[in-house]
Amino acid sequence: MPKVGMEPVRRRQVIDGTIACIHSEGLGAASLKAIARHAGVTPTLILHYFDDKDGVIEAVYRDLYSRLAAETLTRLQSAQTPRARLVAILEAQVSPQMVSKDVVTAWFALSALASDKPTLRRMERINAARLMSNMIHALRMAGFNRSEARATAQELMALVYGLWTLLAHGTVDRPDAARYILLRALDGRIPN
Amino acid sequence: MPKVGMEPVRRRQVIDGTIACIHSEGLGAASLKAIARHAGVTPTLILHYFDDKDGVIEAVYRDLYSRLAAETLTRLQSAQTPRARLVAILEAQVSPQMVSKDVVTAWFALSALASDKPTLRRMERINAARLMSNMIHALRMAGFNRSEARATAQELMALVYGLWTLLAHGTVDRPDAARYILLRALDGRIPN
DNA sequence: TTATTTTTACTGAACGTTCAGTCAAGAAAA
DNA sequence: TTTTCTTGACTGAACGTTCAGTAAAAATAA
Repeated sequence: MPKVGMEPVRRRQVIDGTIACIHSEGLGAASLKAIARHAGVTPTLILHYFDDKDGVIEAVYRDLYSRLAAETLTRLQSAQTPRARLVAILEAQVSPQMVSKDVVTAWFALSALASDKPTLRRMERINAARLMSNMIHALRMAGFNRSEARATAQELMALVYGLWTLLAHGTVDRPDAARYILLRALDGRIPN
Repeated sequence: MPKVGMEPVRRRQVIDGTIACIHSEGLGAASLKAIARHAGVTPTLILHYFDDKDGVIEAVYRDLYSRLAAETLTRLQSAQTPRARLVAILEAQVSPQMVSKDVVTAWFALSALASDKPTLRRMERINAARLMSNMIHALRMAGFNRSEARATAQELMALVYGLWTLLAHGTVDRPDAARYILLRALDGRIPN
C-alpha cells in the first residue's frame, strides 16, 4: 500500500472526509477520530499530514474559498457587459458545487468557529472584501456612483450570505431557488 | 445566604453568562466551567438549574428568539398600514437588542450547532416560518399576489439572515447600517 | 414562642469518558 | 538498505456529569 506521492491524495481525502463528517454528524461530533472514519484513514495519519486539528479546519476552509474563487474567475472570463459580470459573480456564489448540502453545512459550521481563530477570520474577511470589490467594480461600470455602488453591493453580499445560511439551515433546500432569488434581486437593482 | 426564589435570577445569570462567554472566548471554549466563570456561579450550580449542557444551550436559544418575538409583537401593534407592518417586522430583526455584538455572535455560533440538535432545529424552523408568515401576510395586504409575496418575503428573509451573519463576522459593524440596507431593500420592493 | 421537619440553594471532590496529540515500530515501495 | 507511509498503543488534560453533603430559610408542630 505505501506508495510515493500520497500527500495530495491524503489531504484531499481528509478535507472531503471533514466536510462529510460535519454534514452527517454535526460540528460537535467532528473529532479527529470521526473525521478519520469518514476519510477512510486513521486519526494518526491525519496528524502526519496536518500540523494539528486546526490545520485540518484551515485546509477545509481554504479549500472551500479557493473553489469559490476559481468558480468566480471562470465565469467572469466569459462575461462581457457589466451586468453579465454581476450575473457571473452572483451565480458563482450559488453554483451547484458551492451550495450542495454538505459543503454549505460545513462552511456554516466552520465559520462559527472563525470568531475564535484568527486565520479563519482572515480568510473570511479576504473573501468578503474580494466579493465586495468585484461587485462594486461591475456596478460602477454599469453607471452607479460610488455610494450607490457600495450600498447595492452590500445588499447583494448580505443576500448571498443569507442564502448560504438558509441553505445550511435547510430553510431553503433547492439550490436553484437561491439562484432565482439572487437574480431576481439583481433585476430589481439593474433593470435590463 | 440561601434565599428563596433564586431560580429565575440564576437562570438569567447563566443565559447572559453563556452569551458573554461565547462572545469573548469563542464557541469552542464555552465549557460549563467557562460559562460559570462569566455567570459568576459554580459549574455545578448550572446543572442544579438546568438538566445538562444542552439544556443551557436550548435556554439561550429560546431566550434569543423570544426576545425577537416580543420585539416584533410590540412594533407590530403600533403599525397601521401594510408597509408600516413590514417596516416594523424588519426593524425588529435588526433592533439594537438583537444585533448587539455579543447577541449576534452567540446566535451565529449556536445556530451552527443546530444541525446536531433537533430542539434547536425546531426553534430555528419555527422562527423562520413565523417571519415568513408575517411578511407574506403584510405583502398580500399591500397588493402582492401569492407568488410575488412569497418571493419577496424569501428575499427579505435571506437579507435578514445575511445581515445577522455579516454582523456576526464583523463584516458589517454598525447596527444602523444593517437597518439602512434592509429598509433600502424594502423601498426597492414597495415604493411608497 | 420554641422545636422540628421539609424544602431550596449551593458546593467540592471524584467519576468515567473522550479528546488532541506523541511515539516507537511495522510494512511496503524505491 | 533506505525512505516513505502507516499504524496501534499510549498519555495528560479537559470535558460533562454525579453525588454526598452543608447551610439557611420556610413550613409545620408543639
